[in-house]
Amino acid sequence: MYFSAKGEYGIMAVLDLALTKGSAPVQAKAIADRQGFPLRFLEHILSALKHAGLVESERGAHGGYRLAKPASEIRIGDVIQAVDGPIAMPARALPRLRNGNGHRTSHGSLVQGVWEEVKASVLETLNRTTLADLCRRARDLEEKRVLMYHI
Amino acid sequence: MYFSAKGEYGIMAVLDLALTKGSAPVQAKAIADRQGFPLRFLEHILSALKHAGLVESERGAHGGYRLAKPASEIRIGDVIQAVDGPIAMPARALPRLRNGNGHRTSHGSLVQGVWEEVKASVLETLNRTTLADLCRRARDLEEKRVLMYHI
DNA sequence: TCTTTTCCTATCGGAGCAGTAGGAATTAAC
DNA sequence: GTTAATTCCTACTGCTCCGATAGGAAAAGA
Repeated sequence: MYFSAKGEYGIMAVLDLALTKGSAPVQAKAIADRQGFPLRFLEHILSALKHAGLVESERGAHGGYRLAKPASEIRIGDVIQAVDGPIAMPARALPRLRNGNGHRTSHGSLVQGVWEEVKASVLETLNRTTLADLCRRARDLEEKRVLMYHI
Repeated sequence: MYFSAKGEYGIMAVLDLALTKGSAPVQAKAIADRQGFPLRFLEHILSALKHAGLVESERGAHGGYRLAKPASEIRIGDVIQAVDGPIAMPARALPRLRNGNGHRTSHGSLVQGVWEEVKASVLETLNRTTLADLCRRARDLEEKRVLMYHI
């Protein structure tokens, strides 16, 4: 099973956007620096997030990105699908596993059924967590960190 | 997200073993012909299944493969993990996402948490279906097919 | 006009996967 | 004991996809 790194970058990027307070848009450069991944690559991911309607952007000097909706309305599954495309199983097309009509063999369709179940459960898992949930967890983590420091 | 074709081949192979009645071992060639995939490749998959203790083999003329346990004790998740290795998310290691100590950044660990949840739900889904379940579904399907034919 | 930033398109290098190949080891049949 | 059938081991190949890079156009503020 495979989730791409893009998905990981994507989640961290929107999380960064959500946690960066202030009304000014956040520049890609700032995110790249904070999270430590390559600017040019992050641009692609932000572009995908924008086309999916999850973030919006302002061009030009002092431009940047901001969330297009409240964090509570952005589900992690949305982020993943925005950057990775629809989740497919198996990812690589296997023409060999289909007969002439493009249909599956009888055993093949049973396997297909299993894939459907897995896909559904993954989506359910990803969609029950929103960006707001992650923000909450991030704040809890930070709080704990500060507490530890003061002992 | 990604599942390899090997997993698909693997499931179909053990399903073939389970549905082929008779006490004689089933030859790889026979499975390859029935399911329509390449013999040499199937050999690799059967080898992995054997090393995982899911099938056993007899060498030499009239040799072949058989299930090592009753179908009701073989979970689909076992098959997948046998041929694909442990499911990892994301699959490709991204050193960039770890800091000097090999640890994740704070945001990174939150994402890690999400991956853990997904992984758990996938395993749960894969493991609640056994090979015996698939056999049952296969028979139901066949029954329906025959019924349709007689109308 | 100059700088900063997003945005679009194209390309590259490496990794991993589906599939192939050769041949050794083992067993049955004759 | 020779031959045929079959599993088994190791290595290789070709291709696709992904992470990452690059160049430069478009937009907006100074």
